[in-house]
Amino acid sequence: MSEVRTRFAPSPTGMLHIGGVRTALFEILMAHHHGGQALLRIEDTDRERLVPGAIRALIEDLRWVGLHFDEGPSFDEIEQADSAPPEGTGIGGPAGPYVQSLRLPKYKEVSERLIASGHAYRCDCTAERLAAERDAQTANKEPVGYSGYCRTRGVPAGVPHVVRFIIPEDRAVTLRDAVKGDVTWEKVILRDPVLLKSDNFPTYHLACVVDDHDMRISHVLRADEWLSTAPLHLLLYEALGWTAPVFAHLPPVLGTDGKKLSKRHGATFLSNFREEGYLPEAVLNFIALIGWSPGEGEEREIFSLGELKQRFTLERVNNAGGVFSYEKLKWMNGMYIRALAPDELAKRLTPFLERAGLVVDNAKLARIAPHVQERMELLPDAVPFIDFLFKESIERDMPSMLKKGMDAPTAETICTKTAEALESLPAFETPAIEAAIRATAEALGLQPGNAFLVIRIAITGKKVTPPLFESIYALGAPQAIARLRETAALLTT
RNA sequence: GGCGCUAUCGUCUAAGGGUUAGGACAAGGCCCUCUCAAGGCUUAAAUAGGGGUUCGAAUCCCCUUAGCGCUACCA
Repeated sequence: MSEVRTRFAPSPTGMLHIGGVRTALFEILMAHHHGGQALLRIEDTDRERLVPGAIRALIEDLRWVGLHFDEGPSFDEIEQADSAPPEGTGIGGPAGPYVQSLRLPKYKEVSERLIASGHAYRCDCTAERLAAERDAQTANKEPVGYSGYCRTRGVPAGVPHVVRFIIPEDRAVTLRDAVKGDVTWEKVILRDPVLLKSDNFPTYHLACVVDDHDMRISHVLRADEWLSTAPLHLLLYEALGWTAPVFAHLPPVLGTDGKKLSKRHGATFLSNFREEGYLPEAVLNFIALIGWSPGEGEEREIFSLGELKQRFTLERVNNAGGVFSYEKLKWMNGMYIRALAPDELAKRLTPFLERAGLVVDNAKLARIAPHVQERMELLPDAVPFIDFLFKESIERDMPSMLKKGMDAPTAETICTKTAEALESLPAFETPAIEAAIRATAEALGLQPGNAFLVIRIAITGKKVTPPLFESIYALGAPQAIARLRETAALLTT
């Protein structure tokens, strides 16, 4: 295979969708597996739906999730194309500009060429006329589409017009798709689609063909929904005398109801996942496994980006759509959280703790991090487990403390004796704390578990916490002892 | 309606003519255990239906059914 070049070509009409993330991932996996380049190209040809700031958000999202393109819009290009100011650096590259609104002359030139060669024509039909045609066709139960009225009218360049492509009659077109196999259309039913709009911007069809050719794209990986328009693209390559790239239409990412993933299924934008405390590594790993699998008896599911690049091939891309399972993503996120070095986890936890209104003490966080690690699926899961460390005063779940045969006087004694035991500790460290507490429980003739529950609630306020002795160690002697004495006082009143 | 795509446990998927149809998530059970987890072991769970081809079909072909996509001067 000669040089492999792929492109991710989102339109800046909003936030980056999780399905888009998978396409972007596959573009990179494909290119890098073969030692080629993956480019980022902005398809901002729809002026109506353009969202200011979307290009910048897109690039930030891609960066956060760890997807880095080899070529893409430069800082200057972004500045020209997006009214919101760009931040950070652009990407750049030799095949730019990588923003379609900056490439208008190219599309114009190609459409003129197509008119000259008899493959396209100018059309000045009004929206009303087109609507009337469509209505008539629907009424007669005919397939809808432009009639070709202007094909032979010779509309001059001077009047407002669009440029339409002439779909040859009775032409069978076969696409050799890298994932779908051979797909044949006996008759292309698209009828003279618009190539160049009246505002001089190209439609997707013209722009992507021109740019993919211009940027020497070897493999076009794109969503399934483009399959129906693929014959048009093939015909365009043919009319232009260009060699078409290899096409690979990717299966859709679905919601639990089998419909395209949307807001009502849960998080869909990449930024949602970020806010909800998913790790970018986990998101990438998980989304890679929808529509692709390593196969060949491989039963691992956890792969780094590098490992994915090593293994990815188009042959292993599935053709059926896959449901996006938040449950499994959460599990995988938990796996990634557990694999984090504790100080790295502490770092990633900090913004979520602060967002919960806590003032983070880094020393305490470092001490507890290894012990919450295996109790979490999402980053914010840590908050209720460890917020007791960062609060001046805590609310205690007294009803849970005094259940199952535990009475207030006994609980009070446990708290007092434990406080005393902790006070007399020469070194306030986990093993010593454990020994002291176990000894206290034994001296009182209590089941350790029962005593632990009292102490747990006395110190953390809750019945579900990280391991008790580690929690006490993380809190520190003065606060731990104070909380025990507070609880004892509470129990005597 | 037309054109096209798709079809293995509830979900993601493996098995590219011969397997007790494998793994993972979720669910159930057991073990471990200071709570909650994590971890280990384990149970249940699938080839949409019907025809072919073949000694033999989840796998190849056809039909049916169901789902999805497209059918714009949106991408």
